Amino acid sequence: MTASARTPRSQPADLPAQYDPAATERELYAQWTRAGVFTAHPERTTRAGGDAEPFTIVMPPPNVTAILHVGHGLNNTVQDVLIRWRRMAGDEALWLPGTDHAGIATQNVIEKQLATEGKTRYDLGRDAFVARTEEFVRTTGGEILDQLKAIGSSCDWTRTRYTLSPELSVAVREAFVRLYDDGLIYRGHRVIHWCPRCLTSLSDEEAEHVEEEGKLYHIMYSLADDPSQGLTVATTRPETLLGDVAVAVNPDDDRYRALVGRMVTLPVSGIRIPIIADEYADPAFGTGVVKITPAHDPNDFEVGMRHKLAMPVIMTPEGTMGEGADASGRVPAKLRGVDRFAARAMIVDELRADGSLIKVESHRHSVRHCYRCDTVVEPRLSDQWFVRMKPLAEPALEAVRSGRTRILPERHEAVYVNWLEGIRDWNISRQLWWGHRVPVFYCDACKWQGALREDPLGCPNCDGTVRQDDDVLDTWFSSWLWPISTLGWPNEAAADLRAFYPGDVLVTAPEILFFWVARMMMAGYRFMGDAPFHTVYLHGTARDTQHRKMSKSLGNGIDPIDVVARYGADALRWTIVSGLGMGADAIFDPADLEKTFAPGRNFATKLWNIARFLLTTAGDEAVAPIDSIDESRLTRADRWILSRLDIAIAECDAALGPSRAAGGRWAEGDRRAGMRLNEYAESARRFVWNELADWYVEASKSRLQGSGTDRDVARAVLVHAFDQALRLLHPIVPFITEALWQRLPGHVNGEFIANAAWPVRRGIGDESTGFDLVQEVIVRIRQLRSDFAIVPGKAVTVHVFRSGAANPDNDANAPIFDAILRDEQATIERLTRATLSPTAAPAGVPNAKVAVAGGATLAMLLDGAVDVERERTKYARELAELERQLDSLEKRLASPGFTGKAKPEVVESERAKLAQWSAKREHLVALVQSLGGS
RNA sequence: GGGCGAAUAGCUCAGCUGGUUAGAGCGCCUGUCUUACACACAGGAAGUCGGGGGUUCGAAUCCCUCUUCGCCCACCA
Repeated sequence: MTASARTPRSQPADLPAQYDPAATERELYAQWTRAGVFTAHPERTTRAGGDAEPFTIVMPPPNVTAILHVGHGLNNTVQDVLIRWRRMAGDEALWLPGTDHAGIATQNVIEKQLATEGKTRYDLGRDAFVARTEEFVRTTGGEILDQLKAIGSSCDWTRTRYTLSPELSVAVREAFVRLYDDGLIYRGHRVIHWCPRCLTSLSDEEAEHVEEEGKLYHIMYSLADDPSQGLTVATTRPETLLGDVAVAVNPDDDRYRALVGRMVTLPVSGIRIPIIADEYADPAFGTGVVKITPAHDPNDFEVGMRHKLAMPVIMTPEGTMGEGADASGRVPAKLRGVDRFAARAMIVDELRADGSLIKVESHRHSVRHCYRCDTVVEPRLSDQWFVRMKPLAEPALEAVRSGRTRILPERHEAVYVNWLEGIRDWNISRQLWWGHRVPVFYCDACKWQGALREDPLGCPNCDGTVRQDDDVLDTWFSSWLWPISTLGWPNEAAADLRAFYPGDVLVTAPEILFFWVARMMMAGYRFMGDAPFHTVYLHGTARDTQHRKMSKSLGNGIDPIDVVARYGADALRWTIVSGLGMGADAIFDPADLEKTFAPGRNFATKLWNIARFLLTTAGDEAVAPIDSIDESRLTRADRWILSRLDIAIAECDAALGPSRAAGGRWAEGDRRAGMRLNEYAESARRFVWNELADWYVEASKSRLQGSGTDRDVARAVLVHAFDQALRLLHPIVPFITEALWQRLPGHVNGEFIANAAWPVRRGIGDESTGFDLVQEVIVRIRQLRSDFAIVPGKAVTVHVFRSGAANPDNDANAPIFDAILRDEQATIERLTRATLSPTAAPAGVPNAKVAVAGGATLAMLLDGAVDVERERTKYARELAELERQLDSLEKRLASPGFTGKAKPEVVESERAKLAQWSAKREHLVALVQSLGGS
């Protein structure tokens, strides 16, 4: 970075020419923490007799082993914007942070460590493995929370929680015991998704569909009593034929009716199995004959149940061919211990060799993969713990239907409803070691079994020895309690729970709508009788420019900490927020950080320089409060910028939307209002950059550099407008706004913008001052200069006259235009480096460069001759275009369909436009004529 | 197989219930160190709003259809 070559006339001692985020951010964060700005106080909430509305966001807890990636940055920036906004708006804001023990994910991390040492978890044993994992988590875990501080997250760190902490484990156990006692948790024997690598069962949600090009093998099963005949079955997993206990045909299928009850010989193993009739067989699919493998396919399991068939398991947990006690003799010796996919190849070879393989078709189908390690999941018969979901789903459905809770973007509500309506029971047991152990105890002596809140000393029934269930609970079984457990549940008297539950907004990605959001809704109702939040905001995914999800394996990620180091946290946040359309994915270019994050840095620099101007030119002595200024002393520019400020505030408020539902239910009109962070960012940016900096500062320079009361008024307006702008921007760019706000004239030591009041409209100033005409005149003159390549330093004279052809009745701007020429001449001249010369009538037009502004003609007389021909053509073309547009406007206004149906204000604005355009046409006509045209 | 979303300037995207001459940032072109800011300022070029139909006084916006991407859900072997 190069320092400016120029030296400012004076420079505030502590405001360097360049903003240095690295030197500022850490110290500001420490100040906030020391002052307890982020600490929530339950006693201040209305629910505890205070006068502040509570506003609660619980952070989606990152995995305890995670390191910060852009997805986290996105997710937490959104939450921080919302919580900072509400904190400033006067709510008692709580943003509760924490981490998730992340059962499978964390266990995988430790197992990988062990693998590098040549060990498995079984070498350590359960207790040692858990101890090692705990140690790992204690020493290196939770690092991500410190990284969140670096991006400015204003969490209440005094309330940091962890899903596997003793407190939250109490909640998990309580929830389990209650559901168990209520009969909603049960032991089920059925086919579940099994990951042969993680060696655990998975829930339906954890087994992800992946479309794959597979093969459909058609295999002949010959009749046992007549090997010359047989049935052809089709399967995508030939290795499972070792577990076949029947082949099924549809009872109405005439082709096979006669064969039902006869036996076929299973290839490879030579076992004889029956032909049965079952509705499940679809005559239209394949050959209409389906092999039945009850232990390795959920549908076949159902058939097996109906027909009371044997259910031999023919694979080991590791996914190699092998068998349990119930399957003796099914797996030939040469296949035992062979991996399932190798076994598939061997079996196919054998079938081909003996002629049973009729044909092989390519077949596109989806295969389930483990969501943690991507291994192909094996359906497997086993005993697992399930939660009966139907009764829990009802209130969660009703909450969204009734408007108690809304989901944004709204389209996800249908997805949510659809899933809950068809909800299936939740497999919550995992054959892992890392997690909350299933609190079910068994007495082998008296066969007692029960779920207990405390570990028992002996069997409650016979006092014999009890053993605890070996399984642990699905990670999400602790996550679904997060909004209540973190606040103190099951202690319903806990101050936090009473003050901050129900919470307000949940910010997360759509991927975990089912994993987490829907289940939190269910737990909220089941255990607290109310939804945990009124708004679910689902943001998009962080992707690269090819729209690929950012991921470690693709190497297309962006390290937020790196961005903070290079550009500052504010730049990171600005880029995230300003590009965050409702529900749309966020695209970042990992190959060009400069392009991606420079706009945020540049914006911060702009703010910095406005402050430098303010402090150098306007000084840092105290200013009069804006409310104490006599409105009659406000200039046209003052009133304009104050009205623009009110508009910016209104736009920001509208974009952020209502913070909560009036009356506790989202009305139709509000249901999809707000949460448009990109629009909020744009409104605030436009105000501070395009209005305050580009126009107000420029137009007020001479007043600010002068002296006396006019300077005082200008200072008061500037400081007020900038102060309010900083407040509007603080939730997005917290660091630089805090740094600058604390330097504003009149700042009281110890006060933070982080809990300064959110701006409200004051109604000072007004739009109709004619400042827009001042702007138009300035822009037009600048265009003339640029058009005609007049060197920037050269002074020129601009003659201003009202065209003789103009009809004053049409020209609504006429009086105000005369006034601004009188009042704003100095400003216009300074910003255009031109001298204005009001003229009564057209003069010397052929030798001038001309423009039309606000119903008058501006003519820049020039020393050299103007290319009249070119000028005339140009304005004639402009006139023709205007005529065309006027024509269609007139037609529209004449149409009864328009005047009858359109809203009155629309008709009114179109009429005003017509008047304006007509006036402009008059001027253009006169202009073209004076240039010698017709 | 079912459902949903997207397609607007070279790039990333706004444009919310149909109603200014379709906008922003970046990039591009021209000029400028104009005493807050070259991470800036001034001016400019650039879009048949994916294609085709339709509804309407009026369509980027609503309807139908096609194309191309993407996402979610699903027990058809």
